[in-house]
Amino acid sequence: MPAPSAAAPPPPDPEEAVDRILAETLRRRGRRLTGPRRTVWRTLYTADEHLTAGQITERAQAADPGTNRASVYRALSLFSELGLARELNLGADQPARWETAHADDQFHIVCEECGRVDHHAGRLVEQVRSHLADQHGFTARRVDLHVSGQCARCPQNSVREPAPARS
Amino acid sequence: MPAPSAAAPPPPDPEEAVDRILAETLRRRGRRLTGPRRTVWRTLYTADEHLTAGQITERAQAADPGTNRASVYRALSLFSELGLARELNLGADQPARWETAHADDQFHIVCEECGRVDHHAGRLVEQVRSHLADQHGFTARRVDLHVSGQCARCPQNSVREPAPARS
DNA sequence: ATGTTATTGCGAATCGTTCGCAATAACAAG
DNA sequence: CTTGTTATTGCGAACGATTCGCAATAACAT
Repeated sequence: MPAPSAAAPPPPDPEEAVDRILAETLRRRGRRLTGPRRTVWRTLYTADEHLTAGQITERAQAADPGTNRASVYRALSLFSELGLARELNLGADQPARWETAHADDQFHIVCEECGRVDHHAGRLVEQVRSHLADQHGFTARRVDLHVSGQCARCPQNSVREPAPARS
Repeated sequence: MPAPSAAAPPPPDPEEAVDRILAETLRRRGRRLTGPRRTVWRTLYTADEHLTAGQITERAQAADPGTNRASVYRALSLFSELGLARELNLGADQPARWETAHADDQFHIVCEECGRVDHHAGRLVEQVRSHLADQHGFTARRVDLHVSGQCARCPQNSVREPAPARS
């Protein structure tokens, strides 16, 4: 008996919860909930890391063949507009990356060795905001703090090599 | 008598000083000092703001017609490699911008109204560095702090508009 | 069930940036 | 100051990410 037909409260299906966020936000703003949007949203939401638009397209197509590149881009920029997602620029050479929205008092740390990208919370961003507001009358809308270097678990194989043994 | 032929100490020509930085750095690294490189360097050095590669190309061509786009790009990335210049990413939509190198304990503030880009010095970047080093064993090589919002001199014409007069 | 119109899918277009390669010119050495 | 070596240029074509135009489709209100 998989599902009693009586008055059983709907089980809190996590997958549905994800969809609901999207559905409600779209509805509220008078936009339509479509297949591609749902697919892209799920991809983004369940991603283990920050994905590029290209990667999102691949995964979306794996989940739902026929998902179109242009639609992915359109969905992403819509999500950004709706505050559901955020675009990241982690380096001039690489394409933009995407993540689901979160409070922006977090910053990104990229290890140049292993490529790992971590979030990092802190009061720093808040400090920046209030400093700029109080001292300079600048209203910070978005604060992006991006640090690149070497993480703890990566051996220092490119920095501070031992002095060559002199004869 | 514009220049006495005797033992006159060379006047500290500021323009020459700019060139010297470039010439010496190149020499030291075994690279050649060429026309395009000098032109791009002067353009970058005398720029009043952060320029895109395209703008640099324009100005370089104004100063020295025939300066090639590709050479500008090559010069810029060489300068970056030599630590003479720095590439900035101030937004996903816009192309990269360039500035002469400086200590990176400065950050960039972009006004979304007037487009103005300001530098801002502070101990914040140093704080980030030491926090990450001490608490997380992360060696920060480069710290990019980028804030966008509204500067003091720009009227708030898009935020917090007064409530419409109700009848 | 139906109309309205937002959204899609497709390919072509755009933009910034890079590449391949023959011609040129910097610098070191004689 | 000539010469050789080879880094660098200039050119146009190639590239990758992103966007566009537009007819066909499908969401949602009715």
